[in-house]
Amino acid sequence: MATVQLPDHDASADASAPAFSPLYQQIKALITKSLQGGEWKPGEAIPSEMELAARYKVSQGTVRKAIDELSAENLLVRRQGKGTFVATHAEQQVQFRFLRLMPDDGERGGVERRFLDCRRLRAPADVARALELKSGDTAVQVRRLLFFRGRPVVLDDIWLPGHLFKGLTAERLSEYKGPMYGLFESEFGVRMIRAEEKIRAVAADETSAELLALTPATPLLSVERLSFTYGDKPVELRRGLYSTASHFYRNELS
Amino acid sequence: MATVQLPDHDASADASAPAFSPLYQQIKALITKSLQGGEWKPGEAIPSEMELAARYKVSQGTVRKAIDELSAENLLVRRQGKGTFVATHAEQQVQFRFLRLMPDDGERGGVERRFLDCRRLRAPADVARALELKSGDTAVQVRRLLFFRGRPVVLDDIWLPGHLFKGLTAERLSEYKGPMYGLFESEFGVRMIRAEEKIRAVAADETSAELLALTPATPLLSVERLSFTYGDKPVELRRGLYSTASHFYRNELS
DNA sequence: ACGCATTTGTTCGTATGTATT
DNA sequence: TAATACATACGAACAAATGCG
Repeated sequence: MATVQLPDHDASADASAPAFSPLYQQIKALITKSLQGGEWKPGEAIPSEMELAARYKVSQGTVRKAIDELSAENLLVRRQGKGTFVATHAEQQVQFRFLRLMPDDGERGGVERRFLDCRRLRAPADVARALELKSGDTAVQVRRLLFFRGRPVVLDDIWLPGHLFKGLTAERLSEYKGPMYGLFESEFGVRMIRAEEKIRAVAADETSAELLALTPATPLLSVERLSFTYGDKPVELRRGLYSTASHFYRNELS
Repeated sequence: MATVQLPDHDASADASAPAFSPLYQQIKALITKSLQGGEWKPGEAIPSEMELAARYKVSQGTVRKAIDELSAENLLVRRQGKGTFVATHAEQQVQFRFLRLMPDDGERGGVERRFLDCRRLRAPADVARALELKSGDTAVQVRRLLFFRGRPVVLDDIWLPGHLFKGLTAERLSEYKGPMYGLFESEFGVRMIRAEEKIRAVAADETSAELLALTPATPLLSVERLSFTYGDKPVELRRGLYSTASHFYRNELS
């Protein structure tokens, strides 16, 4: 049963405090908690609406509204006739869900990766701040290249909290087929559900120019991504350099 | 009443044809048509859910679901206790709804504009293609600068279909207080509801460098925006150059 | 090939709560 | 306080998609 099920009114209610939340929001929170706790794993089906309604002692429509919102937030995926499933990064359909770079001509074909580096070290101050680590905490740094049609296009510098990614090595990264966030999900139980990006234009330095096979000072997109898991906890800082000679960053406004 | 209300099945139904749509989708289409036709103007309230239910001879819940989607798409705005309103660009709250550039420190303060140019001419081939104009059709070209805290940060080159914007002049642009899309709405009846952006990194040329008060070859964000009105009709092509020395393009992924 | 059970999707109706005027 | 409008919640019925026997 939902915890504080609408106790008529609260006579001591004061202004500007939420103090109450609709039933379906409470159900939504309970479902989110189960997701966070790993009761249902990515790719799996959650119980049917009827079962959840019975479990929480609410109507099916209330469960439905909770799931509607979770599915709008891409935490769940509904499939008519089959059930409702926990969203996953390890699926063909939505592969590279977070990668917005597109080739000038047509669709994005196969993407190859090359991992340059993967090591554990004390998090630099700015990384520690972004990931909400204590100074001195260890972080994992991964550097990699992405190739579109054989050409290097993206150079990523990725920072992860060390305590969440024990045992992450370049080998495991290389072996794993599919998106990196799929590996994080299945091997480390860390699920990226949202991210914020800050995009700038910068000039390529010597190193990145060589890796991306272009001349120094070429303008590049600098994409700094902060990724969050449940509860808006930051769990990845990713600094990418994108070559936009024959690709562009695609965005939808509405 | 909605037109083709679920004619059981179509015996001749073939694969991959829609051939049917839920009632609430039909209602949504009817409401969209009224919006497009100008029956309710930006900022105005549309009829209440009950009234619409009566008009279309469906239940309130069905109208509600249609409005839910339209409001999720930012075509309508619901306000509890007051009604449902047609979204507008001419409001303080959502001003610069489409501008994603943010200063490195804190919030975006007041933005000043300076219009450099506004003229009518035959649309260049690439512009005509993007705006779906016939070759030879006239277009309006607007060039302007945006200033953040007194400093020039954005240089926009804007192209509009000539036949929709008769009488648009630099004076009218300058006189109008508020976002340009607000002017388009109220003076020309053209409502931007969606846009696609292609973002690249480029080097500043002589002209843009001077206008943005920086040195040539400085990396800049190139933001090409194609804006759409109802029915996914393109009605604006905007090419922006953003200085990202102390600002960044902010994006949310989910 | 057919039917059946399961699950989500759609639609209706009704009642009550909350916000605004 | 009352009227109005959107928001929440319940219940019920049927449709459509899927998978199994």
